[in-house]
Amino acid sequence: MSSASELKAIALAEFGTAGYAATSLSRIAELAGLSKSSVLYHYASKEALLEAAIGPAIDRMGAILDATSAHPLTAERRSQFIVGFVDFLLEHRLEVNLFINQGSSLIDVPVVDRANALIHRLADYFSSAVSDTEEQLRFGIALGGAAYMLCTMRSLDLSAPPVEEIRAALVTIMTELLVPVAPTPQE
Amino acid sequence: MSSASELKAIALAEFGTAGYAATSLSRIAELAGLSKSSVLYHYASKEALLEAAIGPAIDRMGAILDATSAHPLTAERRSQFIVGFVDFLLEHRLEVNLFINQGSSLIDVPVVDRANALIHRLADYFSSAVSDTEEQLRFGIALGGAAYMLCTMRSLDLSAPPVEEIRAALVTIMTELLVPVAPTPQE
DNA sequence: GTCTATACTGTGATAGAC
DNA sequence: GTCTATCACAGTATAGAC
Repeated sequence: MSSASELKAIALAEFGTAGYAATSLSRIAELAGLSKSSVLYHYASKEALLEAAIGPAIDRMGAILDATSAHPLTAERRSQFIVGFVDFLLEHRLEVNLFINQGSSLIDVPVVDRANALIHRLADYFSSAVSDTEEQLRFGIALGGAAYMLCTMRSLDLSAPPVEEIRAALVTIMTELLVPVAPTPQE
Repeated sequence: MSSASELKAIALAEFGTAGYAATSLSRIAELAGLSKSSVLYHYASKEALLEAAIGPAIDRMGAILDATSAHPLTAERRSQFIVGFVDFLLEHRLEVNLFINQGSSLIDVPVVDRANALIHRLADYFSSAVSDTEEQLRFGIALGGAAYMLCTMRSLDLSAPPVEEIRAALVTIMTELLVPVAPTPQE
């Protein structure tokens, strides 16, 4: 069982950086110090390995969204969601990285479809309140930008800052984006 | 020469959506109504096709950055850059989409390395002014988020709004993110 | 400029020995 | 649980006819 979780971790990292299609089972086996066949002993297929790698994170995100969308959207609930979302990003950096980089390439892969369905639910829930183009973009940039930036930070050289600092900054910026300037009555 | 540019366009779209590694020359040939060999007649290799597809856009972005970074960063120059960047995004949606989705998977591909080098230059130029973590994230979320959101908009169902509206909204949001609240003296 | 045929490599996956 | 051997197939790329 220890090989299995090690393989899962290796796959998660490789799929995210090199890409799913570009990462062969041989490569994963090599990194794990095993043979291709041994990899396929633990996971019946390449896709099963992908599923194991990102499935749990997707479930977790689904739970967060469930908890939020069960009730109507209030300012307070939105703030809670932002914190939960940022925590999720920080806790599942690799899974998010994999999804960000490979998600669009992997349509028709069930586990990725689940993730995409989540994004749609997310967009629907938040944009039901706002039909305005700018608000929609604001939402997308906040969530997508935060996720994208966090993933891309490692590849840039500005990786150093402590997690707590990143967390606080992300919450600040996302709040700024999602809770617009003031409760402008009508303008 | 008409086949060549058609192939380039097909490759650009397919590489961006299905992924570079996941898109075979047969697939491109099929979409173009040609044989694999005919594709390889116009472009000596798959990589050459990728180069032709995104190279020009990368050059264009390089020129924009050259024009900006030739002078020290002022508030006005930053505003100019934002407008230029948004125009670039809108004009080269597909290339940006390809880079966003596949960029990290394609290290060691020369044309993509050029693009990554650009991003580094961009980050250096803008973050030389700010060493603060929040400011760095602000920068990343603004640029990365805008690019990511624009690419992902099609795959969500909220694709409709007219380009001019998107353009204006992006400029507004990015300005908001990059030119922080007020010229706060010291707080 | 386009095709068919072919070479060669690497892939995901299976069978079966240990 | 790990391995070697093997499979069938898809991949990029080349050679050469038309």
